[in-house]
Amino acid sequence: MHSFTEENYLKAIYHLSDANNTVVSTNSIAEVTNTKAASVTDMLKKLADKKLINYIKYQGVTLSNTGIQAAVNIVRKHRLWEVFLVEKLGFKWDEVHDIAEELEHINSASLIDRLDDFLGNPAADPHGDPIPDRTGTFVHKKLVKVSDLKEGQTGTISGVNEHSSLFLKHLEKLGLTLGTKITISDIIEFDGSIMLIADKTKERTISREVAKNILVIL
Amino acid sequence: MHSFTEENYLKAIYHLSDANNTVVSTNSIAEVTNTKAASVTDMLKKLADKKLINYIKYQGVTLSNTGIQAAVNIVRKHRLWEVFLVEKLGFKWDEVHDIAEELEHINSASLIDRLDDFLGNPAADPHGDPIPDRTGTFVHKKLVKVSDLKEGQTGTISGVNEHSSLFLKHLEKLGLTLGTKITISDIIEFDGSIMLIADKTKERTISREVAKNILVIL
DNA sequence: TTAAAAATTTAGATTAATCTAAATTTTTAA
DNA sequence: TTAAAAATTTAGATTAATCTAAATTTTTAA
Repeated sequence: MHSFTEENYLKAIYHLSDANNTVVSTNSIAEVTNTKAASVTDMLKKLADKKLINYIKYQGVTLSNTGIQAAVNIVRKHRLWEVFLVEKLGFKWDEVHDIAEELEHINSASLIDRLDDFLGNPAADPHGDPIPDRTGTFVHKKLVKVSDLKEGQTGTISGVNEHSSLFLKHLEKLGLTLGTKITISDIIEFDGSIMLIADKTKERTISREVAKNILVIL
Repeated sequence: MHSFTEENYLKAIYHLSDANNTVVSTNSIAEVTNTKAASVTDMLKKLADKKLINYIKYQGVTLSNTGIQAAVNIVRKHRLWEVFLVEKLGFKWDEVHDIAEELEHINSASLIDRLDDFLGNPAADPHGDPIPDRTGTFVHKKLVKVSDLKEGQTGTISGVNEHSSLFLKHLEKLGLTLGTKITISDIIEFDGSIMLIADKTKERTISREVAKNILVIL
């Protein structure tokens, strides 16, 4: 098995490559792992030796097939634990990230498979992010940013692009949580703010910045 | 917070001192932590600096009040997770130790308090060991070894002194699980083996060694 | 096309946890 | 009471992960 630290690097590379396995830079990894570039270089050598990444000096890094597998498994664990925390223990969707960050490193395949069943094999975590199954297969729903909708268009909130507690609490306050049906009533020309009707009754105005981070299914 | 390693030493010292805070030797700690005595000495110095233990060179070690608190909290977490694994995820009582060994280091007070409530504030783990409440208070039931019972005496199995999978599976096979009511029908003079009736109907014979590790409430 | 800036790597150190072998202290048993 | 055995500690090394400062490579922008 891999160390906690190795797992965190794999996860960082996975997320930075945007699930597309695009090339990731040393500096970007340093930023999300809260380390310095020099430390990242050391670790990249180690991960390359273990064949978890494809690494060419000065040219950035991609995950190998084994690396992707490992990363997806960590993501699976993280998201299942988030579902557990919200559905079973009653945490709010903005409170679970840090705890799941620890739980995702617990090492037991049977634990995770049983947890998956216990939770009813959920398709998505509390933020709408898809949960891969035990083989690592994702079902990606086609999601659109609210900022890309036109006046009159309708959608159901199904995900977010920003996971900070601050942002999630804001959405909560506005009643714009997962499953909410919205219709765009107006797009303000001045600054791109968007007026919408949530659940057919609630009028809300959100900034373009907020709109960019809310995802709907059409 | 303390590192995983520090937590494991505190837990080891706690268990070795038999919950009585008796003096614990360097070698005994080395044995249960799978390290060498020299490594233990190094760590003891560190824990003493942090005021988690009372340590006199060559004289062994006891936990300080802070150390006891920390150790009891780890025990609480371990046992609550074991209940979760058995009650909610359907693991057998002999399968949960290693996973709980990892989960006990997850660091979130609100997680554990919520888990406690979710599980219905259980008084004991799947092996009958008492679970301290959030203040660290234990309710110790008065338990007696089956090997200390006399012919004709009756009791309810409420704990075990041995947690190995091998032993627990053996008890399972014999039907001698927690909650089973037993009556001693005969004590064999030759080797101290004990014959008993479980749940009023099942005749069983167990070795003295097995009997020593089964605990009953009278 | 090339000099300056930015990104990355290397060199050499540090910290936590561990080890072996040698030294020291305590315990045991004659 | 004391020599041998057992337990413990010290000294000096090692591994994983990190760091700063210097060196190298790549990218950018005139």
